[in-house]
Amino acid sequence: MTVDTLAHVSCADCPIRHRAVCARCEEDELAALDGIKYYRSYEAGQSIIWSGDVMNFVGSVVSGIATLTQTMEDGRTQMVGLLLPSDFVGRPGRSGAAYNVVATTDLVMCCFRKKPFEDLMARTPHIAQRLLEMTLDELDAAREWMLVLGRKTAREKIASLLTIIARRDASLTPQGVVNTLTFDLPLTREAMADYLGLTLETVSRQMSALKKDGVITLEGKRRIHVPNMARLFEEAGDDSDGGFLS
Amino acid sequence: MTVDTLAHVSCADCPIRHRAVCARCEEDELAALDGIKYYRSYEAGQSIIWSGDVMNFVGSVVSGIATLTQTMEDGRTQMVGLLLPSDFVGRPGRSGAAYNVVATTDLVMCCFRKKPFEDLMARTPHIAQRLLEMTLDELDAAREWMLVLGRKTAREKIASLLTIIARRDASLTPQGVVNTLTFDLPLTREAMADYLGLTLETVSRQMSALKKDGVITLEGKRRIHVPNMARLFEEAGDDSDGGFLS
DNA sequence: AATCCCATTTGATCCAGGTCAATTTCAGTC
DNA sequence: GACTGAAATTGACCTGGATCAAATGGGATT
Repeated sequence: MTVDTLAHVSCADCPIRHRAVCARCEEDELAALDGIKYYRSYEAGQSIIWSGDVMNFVGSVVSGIATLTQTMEDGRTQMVGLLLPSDFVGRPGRSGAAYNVVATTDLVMCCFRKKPFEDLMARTPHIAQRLLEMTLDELDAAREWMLVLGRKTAREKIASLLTIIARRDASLTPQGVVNTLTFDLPLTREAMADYLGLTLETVSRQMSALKKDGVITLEGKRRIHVPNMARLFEEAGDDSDGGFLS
Repeated sequence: MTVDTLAHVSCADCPIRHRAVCARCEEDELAALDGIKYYRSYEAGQSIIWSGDVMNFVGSVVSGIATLTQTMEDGRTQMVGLLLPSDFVGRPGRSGAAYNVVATTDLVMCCFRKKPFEDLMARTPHIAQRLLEMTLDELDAAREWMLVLGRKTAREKIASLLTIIARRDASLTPQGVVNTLTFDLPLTREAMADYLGLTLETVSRQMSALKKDGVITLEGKRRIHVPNMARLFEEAGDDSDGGFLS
């Protein structure tokens, strides 16, 4: 494969269909670029980018999870994004980061220094277009989340978060159309609270309430079973399942 | 000027410095494109794009204001963005819109049909890069707003909104560094509420409170005077003024 | 198996902002 | 200058989620 195909739009034979770029294929295609790309490893809890840092690289997550958070001086924090394998961070041509990026698990990123990456983009317009697509997807997701933060009740917020994780998880291990699903919740109650603009106590209470009402069942603390996805979407107040069901 | 320079990054002699692309210069540069671009006019209150619509065009606002809103079936709405002159809407290569776009004033847009625009992007990579820059700016703004929606108090939310409008207004009519400012608020209380995830009553109460505390004064309903911008930034809970002061 | 350390759950109380309802203000319009 | 209707203000009350505090659970270490 050549550099020109880095930015292919779909990746039919890859199980990671929901991501904008399939990390595995990307790996293959970027093999042509040895010497330009390099790898960085982070431990769980380690800060990757601190708000205001100069961003002299662009990176794609290979494995692990990182969170994007905004913080106020008094400690209030809001998670504004989740970075999963194949997601990009960094901004070619911009010097100050607007938020913190922290690894929540051990994490490996595939990086490019700013200048080589810019050259690469100039040479292969497909890459810039692919990045534009991905960024527009993220913008849509951010705007959808604004509705969650601004207008939904605590219970709806929890249900919304669960549908997002479930959807993502289901597309990672596709098994046709299912109305029942079991998945891991890779977040602490506190992280969920930071994502949803709630306190961890409220998150815990609402999780208990959803359990009591039979919307979910818990196996251990982190493993969630949803007997009826349609019910969960309903609880989330979504007007559609985003094509998940049927 | 040539098409190649459409995507110039800065526009030193243009008063509209805060926008990603200067509408005026863009107009000039796009003059070379007559026959590809065309104009659309909308009346105040008219819907430009309805959630789910096929987006077969890309458009830049020439004059007027439009809002992007998300809606739930029960009527709860959240404004997720504001379109001002020079802002882009539409998504080359994507068919379903994620939200509603409604003109709040009479509005004129400069549009491109999807296909010619894609061709244009392919021919002139600068345009794709410029759009990427703009989209990343919007993503940053959306993420900043998520902190406002998720973690700020009603008073801080109002102050944050005023800060944004004031900043935008100040850059439209630059007058050096000022610590005092008067500007129009182009939104009803209800629109402010939809933006901030509050009710219009709470907006009204907090406006009154800010007035009583001397943070702002009102001339009529819509004209706002801020005697001390530093104080307003403080009320917004922002850790910085974003380079507005000093 | 006992200990320690967190994450989580649960309870009790409080309060910011929502809800419902009644005025007031003001830009048009005749 | 009086009339009208939409926008805005203000008041009274209620409630969802925050806050403060205590108890429980479960995984790692020894």
